[in-house]
Amino acid sequence: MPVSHILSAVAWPYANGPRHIGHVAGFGVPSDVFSRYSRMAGNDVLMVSGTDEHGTPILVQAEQTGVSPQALADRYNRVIAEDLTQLGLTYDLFTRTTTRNHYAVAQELFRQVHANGYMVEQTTSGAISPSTGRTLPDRYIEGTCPICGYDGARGDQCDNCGNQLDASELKNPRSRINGEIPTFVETEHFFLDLPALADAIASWLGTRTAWRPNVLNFSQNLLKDVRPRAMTRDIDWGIPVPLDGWSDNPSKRLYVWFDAVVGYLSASIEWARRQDIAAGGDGRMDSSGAQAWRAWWNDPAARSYYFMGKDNITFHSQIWPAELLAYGGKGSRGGEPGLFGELNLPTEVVSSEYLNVGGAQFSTSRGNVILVRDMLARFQPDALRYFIAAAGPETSDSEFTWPEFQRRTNDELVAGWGNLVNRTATLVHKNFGEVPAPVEQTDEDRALLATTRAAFDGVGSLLGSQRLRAGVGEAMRVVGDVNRYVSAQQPWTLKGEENRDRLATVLHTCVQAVADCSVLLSPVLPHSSQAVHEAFGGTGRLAPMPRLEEVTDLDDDTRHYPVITGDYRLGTDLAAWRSEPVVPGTTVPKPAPVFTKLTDEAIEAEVERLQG
RNA sequence: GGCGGGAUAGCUCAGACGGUUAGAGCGCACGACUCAUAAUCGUGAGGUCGCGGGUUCGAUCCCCGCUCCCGCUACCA
Repeated sequence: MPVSHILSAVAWPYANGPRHIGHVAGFGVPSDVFSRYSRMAGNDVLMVSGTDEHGTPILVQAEQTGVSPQALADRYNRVIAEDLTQLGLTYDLFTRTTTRNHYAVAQELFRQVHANGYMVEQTTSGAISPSTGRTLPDRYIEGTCPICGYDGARGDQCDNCGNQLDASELKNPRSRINGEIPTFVETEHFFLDLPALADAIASWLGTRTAWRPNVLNFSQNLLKDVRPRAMTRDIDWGIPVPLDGWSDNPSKRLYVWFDAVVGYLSASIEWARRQDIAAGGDGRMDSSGAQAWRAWWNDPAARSYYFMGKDNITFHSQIWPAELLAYGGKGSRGGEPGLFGELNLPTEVVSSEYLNVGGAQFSTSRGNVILVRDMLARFQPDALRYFIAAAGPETSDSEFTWPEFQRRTNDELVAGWGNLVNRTATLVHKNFGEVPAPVEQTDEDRALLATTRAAFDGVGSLLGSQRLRAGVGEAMRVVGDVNRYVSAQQPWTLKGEENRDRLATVLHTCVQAVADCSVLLSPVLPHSSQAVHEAFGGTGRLAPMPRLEEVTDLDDDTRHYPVITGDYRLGTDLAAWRSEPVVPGTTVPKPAPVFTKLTDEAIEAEVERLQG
């Protein structure tokens, strides 16, 4: 199989608090299962992400809690990175938007887009906080609704009558942050000239056929009404605008649309620079040894998959492609690519729907929330991964309930898969103490192994096309086949010397089938697949794990932060996506259960916590 | 308001380019087995595929209308 370069671009969680399981259901688990499978299938995967740390919400929250925005972002960056590491998400690099490297990359993009003529300066009227001079986003303004008279209406919408509002229509407008009356002033900003890029976007979208239909339809619809979009804001917490007269203006910063999404590229570059340093290079952005990222961004044969929740489709199917096209001079105004060359557009935008709980969206403010961190403190990471992969919001919203989580875990993971592992290992341990060599295989034996071998193609093509629910279902069907085989062959009845050969053959077949299932499930269940591998005497890594590493900013040695990274090399740290023959003679010790069964008490406690 | 999605067994969800008896898992009933974390295997019961029209030889799947739920509508997946 030819090696392909696959960029796995994962949405950037906002660092204003710990993340809940809906977040990791949307971008984390799906992207990791896809990336793990793609690596096992022999592709060269680069999986990048990080925390998104600029913008008004963090700034406001920092002021309310009396810390600097950077300190607040530092706190939650670490919390989020720890959670994602513990979940086993195999980022090649999980970084953040406050690195000097990211600033430099975003500014390089901005400069070139501006030079190519796609960044147009316009004067707009916006709400400003008189005391700080910052942009006051509509939803931070409240007042009396001009339609229904409700006094708690927000600047973007009235919660009472549901009508969309314009902040300037509100009567008695006031800031929700400090109560002061906002002023509406004229302010200069740069707008990305989307109309000049619309044709280029449309013809690119026209070549996209494999996307989930709702994502493609939605994206094409967006093109019916394209207007220039603001790419700068009046705020001091963000990336300076890299132009004369702007860069030293402390109140003008790049907007999130030209900040967080650029992270996919800047993280790839940071990864390459760190690779260069590890290999003895100086790690400068322009060093010849730090260009490894280009294999994923400049080579048209490379593929890129962007994972996110549905509210982010616009970002990834329109804005980011528009920026890439503008950077490459591919719009109606022409232009030339900058330092980074011609950059690849997304191959696929993989959008998840929402995971709901209690029939409603997660809501931190209403207490309707289950944090990743709390979940991992009390349950196995693979139990959460399994639930998300098997029952997550892949093509429509789906529901998380504690009883269903208990059932999925106890009936499917513990009773279905875990018990198969345990009964097989026990039979082998008691009867041979090691993996027996087969003697004479029957049609039933061969049929079972043909089934597990065939599953690599079936499950693989599903995981490779991001159809996790179907992929997991297919793998679990194979687990069911193996359980049926064990029940039909009844190895526990094969007693005495005259049945010894048959017993050895049956158990060898079982061990092989279990090993195959373990590999098939390892993208979804990496922690337990590794445990299964070791339970049957396997050595080395079947499924690699990410690690949290403390690093120093590449361009500012006073700054330090944690990143997620790891070694996921096929063959040494990672099993290949195929049936690997088990080795007769390998010692099989007395097994211990791989999965923990969830008690009613534990589940009831969670239900109370959620309601409490 | 605009755009979009959903409504299928008690529960969670598949699915059909329109065509004989609509599927899975769980739950439930009964049976088998006992190696295994009271796990496993088999059999069975259970649905007017949201409501009302239309097109068609034939619709749950297409069209129109309606009801209910949900999302997006320029920055909390």
